[in-house]
Amino acid sequence: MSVHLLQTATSVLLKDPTASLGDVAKAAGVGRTTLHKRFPTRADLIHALATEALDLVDEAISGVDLDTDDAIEQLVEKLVPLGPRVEFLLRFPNLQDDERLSVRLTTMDQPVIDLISRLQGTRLRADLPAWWIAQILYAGVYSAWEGIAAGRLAPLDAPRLVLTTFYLGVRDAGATDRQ
Amino acid sequence: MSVHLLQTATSVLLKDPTASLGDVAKAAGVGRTTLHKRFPTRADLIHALATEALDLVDEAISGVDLDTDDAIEQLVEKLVPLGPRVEFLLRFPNLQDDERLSVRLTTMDQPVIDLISRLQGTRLRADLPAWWIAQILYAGVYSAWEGIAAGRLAPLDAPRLVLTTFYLGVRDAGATDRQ
DNA sequence: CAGGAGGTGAACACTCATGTTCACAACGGT
DNA sequence: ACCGTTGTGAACATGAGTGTTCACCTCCTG
Repeated sequence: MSVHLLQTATSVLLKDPTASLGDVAKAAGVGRTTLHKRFPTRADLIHALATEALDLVDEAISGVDLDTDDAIEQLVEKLVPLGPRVEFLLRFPNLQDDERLSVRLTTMDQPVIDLISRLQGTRLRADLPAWWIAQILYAGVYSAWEGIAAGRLAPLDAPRLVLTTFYLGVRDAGATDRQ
Repeated sequence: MSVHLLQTATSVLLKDPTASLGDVAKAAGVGRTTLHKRFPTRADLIHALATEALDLVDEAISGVDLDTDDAIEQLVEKLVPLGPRVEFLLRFPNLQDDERLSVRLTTMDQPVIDLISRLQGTRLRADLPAWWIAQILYAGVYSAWEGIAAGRLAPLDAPRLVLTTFYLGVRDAGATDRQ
């Protein structure tokens, strides 16, 4: 139930960062007093949401063997379902105000950057900055989650769509005109 | 100066959607009274920001000849500099509460979707949904703007980076292992 | 110089989210 | 049956953002 509370709070605050704690409590089907008992202040709640999201993403990344051939494939599989949590970390304002959160945020994707750097020259283009490739990867994952949330994309189709776009782009390889 | 006010307000409210009108006024180097005189309520200000952003994006899209070969290239060139305004439209919550804004938001990128649909089968892969290709395009533009804002990407490099990733993906075409 | 337009800070009343306390109900274990 | 735990609504004080008014200033124009 506590998990469900954090999940609901994440969704509510993402949809409207100015939502009152009363709104959050109501959405979670819980009394405002109870919410205050578990998270004394609004900052505490947001900190808890960020920490939980960081834990989940860390867990997803560390659950992937970064030395196998399909590391990126595994990563995408694991990240897509985290949808709102990733969104919270990427979009919620002023998360970097907290020292410890800031550190975790900046170091979180270092393993991913390293992985990409390692793959550049073999499976990945070496003429692009590693951080850019990581950004594009995250953007794809996030876009896929948006599509799922909007009902336009089947969850099981998401990883394939993200990966094929990520690796091959959108150009028709059989097209006669090249540029 | 009015333009600068709207631009500053956009940046401030994006960085912190809960920022007070006093903060906005101070950031814009203007008195809070003046701000209230021009935009009687907070909702009026946000509505004005959204409308201006919509105008700019509309202008960018309609300024591109969608029948030429390099329509997408032109589009990217024009959209990247709009950075924060696009971000505002994509990320600011509850914009769809306003009827007229909502309509403009949903119909804004229809020409782009149509363009993509037209190009599918010739220059663009036909095995991907048009809306997905549009999302990936926007994500690339937005990522580029983030890179520029973070100082990691030179503005003049942005369009090339977006387009090559968009069309070709990130796979090393010369790699020996295929999948 | 006179007067209007636009901008400003100060002050005010008002609303609302917030944080706190308290009394009460439901529940499980002893 | 007793008691600690957990959750709840009600009520309250507080603080901050908001919207408004007003007197004052500067600048530009007739």
